[in-house]
Amino acid sequence: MNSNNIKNAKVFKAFCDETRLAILEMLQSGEKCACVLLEEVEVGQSTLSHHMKILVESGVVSARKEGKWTYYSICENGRKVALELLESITALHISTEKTNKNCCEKEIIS
Amino acid sequence: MNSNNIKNAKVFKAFCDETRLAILEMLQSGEKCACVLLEEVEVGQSTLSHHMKILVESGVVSARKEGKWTYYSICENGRKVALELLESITALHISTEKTNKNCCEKEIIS
DNA sequence: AAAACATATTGACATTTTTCGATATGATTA
DNA sequence: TAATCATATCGAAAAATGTCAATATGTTTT
Repeated sequence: MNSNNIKNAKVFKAFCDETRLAILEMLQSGEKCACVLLEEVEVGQSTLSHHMKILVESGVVSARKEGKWTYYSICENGRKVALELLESITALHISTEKTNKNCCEKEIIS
Repeated sequence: MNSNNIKNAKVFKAFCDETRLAILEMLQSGEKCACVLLEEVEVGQSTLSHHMKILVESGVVSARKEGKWTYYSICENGRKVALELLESITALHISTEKTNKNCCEKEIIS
C-alpha cells in the first residue's frame, strides 16, 4: 500500500479538469501573464487564481512574479516528473504470463 | 480552444483519486478478479464497481468477464495513449526564447 | 428450479471541487 | 499619499464526486 497515493493524485488533478487543460494549452505557446489567460478563459478572476494554484501545486506549472504581474509557464521538470510518475504507476511488474486464472481460491477450498 | 479537453480530462480522472491509484497499484502485478481487489481495498463492493467503471472508461484498465467473475488488468494500449496524451498536452510549442516580457500591452498603449 | 454467488445499478447522503462576488494585499502610477 | 491595477484569499452557493446500503442482473451450483 503506497501512502504516496494522496500526493500522486494531486499531480494528476492538474489534468482532470477541462478549464485547467485549456490553460495548459495556452501555456504551450510560452509563458503567459495571468491577465492574458483571464482574457481567454471563460471564468472569473478568482476562479482563474484558484486553478493556477492547483496547477502550480501539481508542479507542472511554475509562477514568476514581476511587479504586479504574475507570469505562468509550463515547468519542464514538473512535466518530466508527471510523465515519469504516470509511467511508474501504470507499469506492469510481471511478464505477460497469466497467473490469476483461479484467483478466487475460497471458492475451490471451501 | 480544444474541445477534446472534456474527453482528455476523463482519461486523467483515472489517476486523480487515491483509491483508484491503489487499485492500479494492485493491477501492476497482473490481472486481478474484482473479488480480490475488493478484499484489499478499503471500500464497499458498489464503490469498487464504480471506481472500476471510471478506470475502464479512461482506457487505462480493461475488463474481461469469465463466468460470474470480472477480471481487470492494465491495458497496455490505454497506458500508451495516456502517456502520449500527457506528453502532448504539456509539450512546449516554441523554443525557449522569451516572447512575453510585455504581455500586458494595454498598459503601455492606453 | 431454487439457492448462492459476483458484479452492476440505483438512490440517498456526505464530501470535495468549482465557481462567484466581495474584500484583502501588494505593487505601481498619478 | 491617494488612486489604480493585478492577483490572492475568503465565504457562500452550486455542481460534481465518492460512498454506502439495498436491490437488480446474470452466472453457477445444488
